[in-house]
Amino acid sequence: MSDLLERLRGRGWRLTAQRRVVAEVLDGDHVHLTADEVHARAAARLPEISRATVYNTLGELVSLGEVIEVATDGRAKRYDPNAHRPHQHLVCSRCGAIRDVHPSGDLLSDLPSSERFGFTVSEVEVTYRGLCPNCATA
Amino acid sequence: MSDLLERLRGRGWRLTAQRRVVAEVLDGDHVHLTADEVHARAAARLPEISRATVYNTLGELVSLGEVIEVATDGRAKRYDPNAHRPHQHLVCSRCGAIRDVHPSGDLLSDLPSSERFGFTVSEVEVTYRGLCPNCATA
DNA sequence: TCCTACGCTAGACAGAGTCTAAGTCAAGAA
DNA sequence: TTCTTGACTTAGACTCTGTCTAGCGTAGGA
Repeated sequence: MSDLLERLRGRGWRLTAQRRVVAEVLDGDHVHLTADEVHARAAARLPEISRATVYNTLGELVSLGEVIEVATDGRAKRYDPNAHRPHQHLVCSRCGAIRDVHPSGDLLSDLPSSERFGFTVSEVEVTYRGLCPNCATA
Repeated sequence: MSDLLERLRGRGWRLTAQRRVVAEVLDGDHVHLTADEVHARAAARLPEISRATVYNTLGELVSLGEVIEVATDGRAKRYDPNAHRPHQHLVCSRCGAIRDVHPSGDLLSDLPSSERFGFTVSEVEVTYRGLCPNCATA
C-alpha cells in the first residue's frame, strides 16, 4: 500500500493525514467497502475526518485509476482497491458478500458485431449472482 | 401491451387508471426509463398521479416479473419492460444511451468452478460499455 | 346500489452523495 | 527555519432517489 502512496505522490498528490488513512483503509484483497464504511474505519483512526473528504478522496482515487467503483445492488457504491488486475464480481443474493473473480475467455468477443448497433465497445462489466456457501446451507 | 394488462388482471391485479398509465408508458422496445421519467410521462396523461403510486406500481411489475430493474450507473434505477426475453445491456459511457443486446454463448459457463468459491451461481448480469455512434463522431 | 378492501395521494422521512464558504496546512521558496 | 500560497479539509446545507404513513377514494363483487 505504501506503493500506492508513492505512486500518488509521484503524480503530484499532496499527501495529507486524511488521504493516507483512506488509502490505508482500502488496503487488501476482496475489499469492497461503501463510502460510509470507509468513513467509519477512517474515523476510528482519525476522528475528525469528514464525510466530504472521504468522498473527495475516493473520487480522486477512482479517477486516478487506483480504485474501482462497484455498484452491485443499486444502493451505496462500493470501492474496490484491486484496480490493477482486471476482474469481475460474484455476489451473494442473500447476504451481499462479494468476491473478485476471473472468468475465462474474452468477454468482449461474446457480443457479435450485429449486436453492437454501431457502438465502439471497450469494456465489459459482469456480475455473477448466487448463494454463498453460508447462505446456501442456511 | 394490452396483453400485459390482461395478464395482470388474470393474476388478480386491480386495474386502475394509474396502473394502466404506468404500464402504457413502459410499452416498447429499448425502453429504459427512470422512475422519475415514468412519473413525468404518466403525469402528462394523468396529472394527479403521485410519485408513490409510480414507485409502488413499478415495484409490483418487477415482483410480478413483467419489468426488470436495471442499475447501469449507480444513480437512479431504470425500468426495462423487455422482461420475457433474456438479454444484457450496452451503455454509452458519454450520453448514457442504453440498448438491449443478446451476447452469444453461455455466459455462466465462463466462470470456472475454481473461481466460484463454493457459491451456487445462478445468474449473470453483463453491461457492455463504449461510445454510441453519435458520441463517437462528436 | 352499496360495501369494503385495496389502491391512491400528499407529504414527511431516510440514505447516499454533492456543494459551498471559510478555515487549515503541506510542501516548495527564500 | 520560516514564510507563503494554493490545495485540502470541514461542517452543514442541499439534492436526488426512494420509502413510509395516515387518511381519503374507488373498483368491482354482492
